[in-house]
Amino acid sequence: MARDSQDTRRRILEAATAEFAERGIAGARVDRIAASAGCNKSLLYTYFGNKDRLFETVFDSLVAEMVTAIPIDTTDLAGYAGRLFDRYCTHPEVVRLALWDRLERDGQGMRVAGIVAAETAKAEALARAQGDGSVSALLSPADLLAAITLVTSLWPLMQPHDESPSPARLAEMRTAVTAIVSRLTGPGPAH
Amino acid sequence: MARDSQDTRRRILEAATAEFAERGIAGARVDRIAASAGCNKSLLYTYFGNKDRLFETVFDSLVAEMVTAIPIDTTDLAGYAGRLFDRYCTHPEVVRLALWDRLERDGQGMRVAGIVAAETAKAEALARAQGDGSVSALLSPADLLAAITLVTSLWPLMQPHDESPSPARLAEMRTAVTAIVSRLTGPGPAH
DNA sequence: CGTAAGTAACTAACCGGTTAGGAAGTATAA
DNA sequence: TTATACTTCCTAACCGGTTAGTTACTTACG
Repeated sequence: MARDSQDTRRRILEAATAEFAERGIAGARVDRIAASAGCNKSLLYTYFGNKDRLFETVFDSLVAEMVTAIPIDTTDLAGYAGRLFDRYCTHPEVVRLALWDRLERDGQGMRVAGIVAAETAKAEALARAQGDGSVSALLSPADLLAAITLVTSLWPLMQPHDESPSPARLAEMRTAVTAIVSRLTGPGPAH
Repeated sequence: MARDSQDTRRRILEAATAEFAERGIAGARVDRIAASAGCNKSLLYTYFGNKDRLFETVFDSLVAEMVTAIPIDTTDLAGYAGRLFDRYCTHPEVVRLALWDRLERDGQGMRVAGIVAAETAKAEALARAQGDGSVSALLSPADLLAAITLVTSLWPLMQPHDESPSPARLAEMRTAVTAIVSRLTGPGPAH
């Protein structure tokens, strides 16, 4: 077996991501992560300090990437929502990690400077779009962003059977999500 | 100390609710529940079997009550959403328990017959309201119900600082939630 | 007394974290 | 080239505290 500390770190992070996403911090087992990464448990401590710091590392790298992966498009927010939904569907670990973070660490992970800055920038873009009238001002920019995030990331959570929906069902869900965002951002009702 | 097994059961359930809501199943400590209930740990086993069955009992009684507490009013869905929001705000343990259930038990607790039946009934009421045109058919009945539940229960989760929002902030959030539901259920955009 | 309610003490397994040291590679110097 | 010293990467074994669950026993009440 080749000795490569960088690769070992990567394997540990990969194993930790899966374990934490499935079981959370309290439910995760350090021995299981080490076994799954194919290395000794103590390496996990030399490289990442302890269980909590390992979770932090996993969380920061994954969620930071997610939050910047898809640029906001204020000229087509329904399309933006659809792309967000797609990404959350193909990366369900990220959603689960964010939920664990909220429940077990009071959302500490979401209060990192990078994430806050990215969200602020998106809210400002929404504010500009509302200013020129291309997006409904029904909600404040922050609330509209919250609504889009809520619906796109947690919609699958509301469905009765969570596990591996069929492509057809997935398309249905996507349609519902984009319809919701379209209605929230489009012009108001006729009267 | 008076000997009252019914009251002891109640105290255990109360303590278990708080402990499970805060820490989840894996994070909850049986000793802490017993101490908080002011009784011996073994009583918890004689009355409820084991840790998991205790969670089930807590979950079933709490969520079943929540799901039937507020009758749906298809003539004023925004008002209905507001009342749901109020109740979720005054009973945050229920929301947290439902999230723990989703993450740690794959949503097993939500698949109880009573809950499923109540949700089906609500969806049917929505279908009727859509049939007579009083509610927008933008979303399917099930999706509309999911959207209302999602927004009313998890909206506070999307806010930056979770802990004890001021009454003013709470009112703002309530306004946003009812505005969303109103827009989703009201007539479509002007053209 | 007899039974239901309650307790203290215990156990076996688990789990996060540590430690002492070994194996493999690299630089140095004779 | 080769012996030596040193560094990096890694491991097996261990440790102390914790935790779910049990058991033998005591207490209060009808």
